[in-house]
Amino acid sequence: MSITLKGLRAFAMVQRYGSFTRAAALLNITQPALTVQIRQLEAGVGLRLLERTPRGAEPTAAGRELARSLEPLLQDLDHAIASLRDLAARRRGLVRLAVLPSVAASLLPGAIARMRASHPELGVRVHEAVTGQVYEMVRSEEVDFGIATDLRPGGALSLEPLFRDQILALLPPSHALARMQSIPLQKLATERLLLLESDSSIRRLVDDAFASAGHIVAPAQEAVHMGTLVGMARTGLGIAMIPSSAAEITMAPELAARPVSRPGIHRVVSLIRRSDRSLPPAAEALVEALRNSLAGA
Amino acid sequence: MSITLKGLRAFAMVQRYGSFTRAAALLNITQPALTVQIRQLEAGVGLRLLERTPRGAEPTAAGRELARSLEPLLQDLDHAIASLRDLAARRRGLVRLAVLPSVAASLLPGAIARMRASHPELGVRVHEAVTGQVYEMVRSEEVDFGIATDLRPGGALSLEPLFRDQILALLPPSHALARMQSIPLQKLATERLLLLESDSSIRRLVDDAFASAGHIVAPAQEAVHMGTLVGMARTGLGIAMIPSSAAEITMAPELAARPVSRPGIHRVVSLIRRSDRSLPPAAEALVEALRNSLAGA
DNA sequence: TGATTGACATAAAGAAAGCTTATGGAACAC
DNA sequence: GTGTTCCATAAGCTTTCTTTATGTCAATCA
Repeated sequence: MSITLKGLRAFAMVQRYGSFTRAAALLNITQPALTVQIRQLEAGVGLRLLERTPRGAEPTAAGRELARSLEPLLQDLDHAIASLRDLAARRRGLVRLAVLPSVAASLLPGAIARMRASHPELGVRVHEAVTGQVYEMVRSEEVDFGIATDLRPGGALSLEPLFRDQILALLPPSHALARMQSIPLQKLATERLLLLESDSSIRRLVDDAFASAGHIVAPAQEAVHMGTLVGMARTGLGIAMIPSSAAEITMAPELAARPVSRPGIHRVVSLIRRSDRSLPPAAEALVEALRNSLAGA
Repeated sequence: MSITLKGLRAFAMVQRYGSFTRAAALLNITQPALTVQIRQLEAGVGLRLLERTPRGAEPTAAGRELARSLEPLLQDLDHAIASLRDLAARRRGLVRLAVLPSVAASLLPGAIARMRASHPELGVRVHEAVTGQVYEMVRSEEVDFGIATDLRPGGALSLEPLFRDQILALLPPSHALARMQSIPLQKLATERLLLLESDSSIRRLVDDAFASAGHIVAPAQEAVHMGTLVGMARTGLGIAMIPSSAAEITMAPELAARPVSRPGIHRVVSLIRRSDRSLPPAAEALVEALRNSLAGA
């Protein structure tokens, strides 16, 4: 005879309320069903646990002993289950993700705010990292998912494109090129360029684009932060090239932002996750928020 | 979706061994059955608890969290159940009983020894008491059962006759009456009698027998303990009247023991229990031992 | 005292779950 | 590429559970 959780809960209920009928009502089953449950539990332990009296039931010595150990046990179990359900309902949890600095500064804040609105209890831990690191952190499960450029890498990672980023040239409105709607790559090759340092994926993207067009890039200035580039551009040091997703653009409303053309410089920013892992509910919530942000919903 | 103990145990097993197949084998079910169990558990909490990998399964973050709280919980439960089964198997437990002093000194020791032989772990707590007290202690559940004379009392007590005790006259072999096989009551009325004090049920029994025959008893000596009466008889102070069940008889092999006749003096000694309570297993063991002792088995 | 009430037990039948066998698909190794 | 190892799925059967209907017993009330 097997001991079931249902049987134990039934016993706890009867022992607590001193009545089969009453306990059955509270358990939403009929009294005969409960009688059978208790009988099976008693058969399971090999003992009579409840004495049936003319006006109810009361525990035997063994029943009292069981109740004493059972009650905190059931409580702990219920607590553990409730706690898991909180995770499922996104009332609790932590999203860990690795994103490109540009995304961390632009797309992400809005998405987090959006997630907070519907799931205020969820925590977020953001790691800023360059593309290679993002992949590595996803692979090692240091983060639940990542956002980086599309590298189509080895390993069991799955990619889902989020948006297409294009590189913009940021230059003073007074600059001759500012009159064009978009600036051909070739025109930029001879300008004083303000570029990120070469370990960033954006710099590599720009370098590659120029290289493909037969140019070798010799930046007038390099910097680690895009904000620095914007500052430089504002003081007339040259033309800053930054991705359209970068929030730093808004830091310089007096500068003109023009897409690069012929060829345009693009990168696809994707959501990266291990294909053999499902997303925790909290992460799922943030991904939803990200997608909604991108859809403009 | 309901969460079952079986499902939780199944989860614990898979999480511990990292494999459905292996866990299923250990649980003595087939792998598909286990798959279904886990699926139902996951549906129950609303979360994926195990990631299925090409060569096994490993817990998700939620799964690890559950395992952490679940494992001690299952252990406690198993312990509690094992503990109850110990009670059922009579490997543990305490018998509380109230018995007449004469029974405590004669029948009981053998029965306890007999019980010890088969169930060495059981404890016994014996209360010696006169009949009225025995009934009261059974009624108030101070003891599991009692042994006393049959009073056919009120209340929800059930009686089961154990044996018939007869009153013996203990006298020196040289005494004239010692030549008779049994001694008529009337002959005793004029002898120097050694009787228990008047609050004992045996004394009352003797008094009643004499009274019914039209005699008034004037004992030569009274005593609280039967051993005292035996000692007095041995020194020739008179004829001691004690129940046949009394172990004290064996203390005086040199005295003659003769049943009283015309009429004989009997009492029925019964096992007394609440009819609305079942006996705990330990008590059951002692009752069995008692019955076996009486049956001479 | 006898009817009534309240409480648990039992029985039978229909509903629901659980298990097993058989089969499928994916990843990995050689 | 073939075989192996896992887990998932499907179908059919068995077992268990639950409900409805009824029984029994003891306490209560008239």
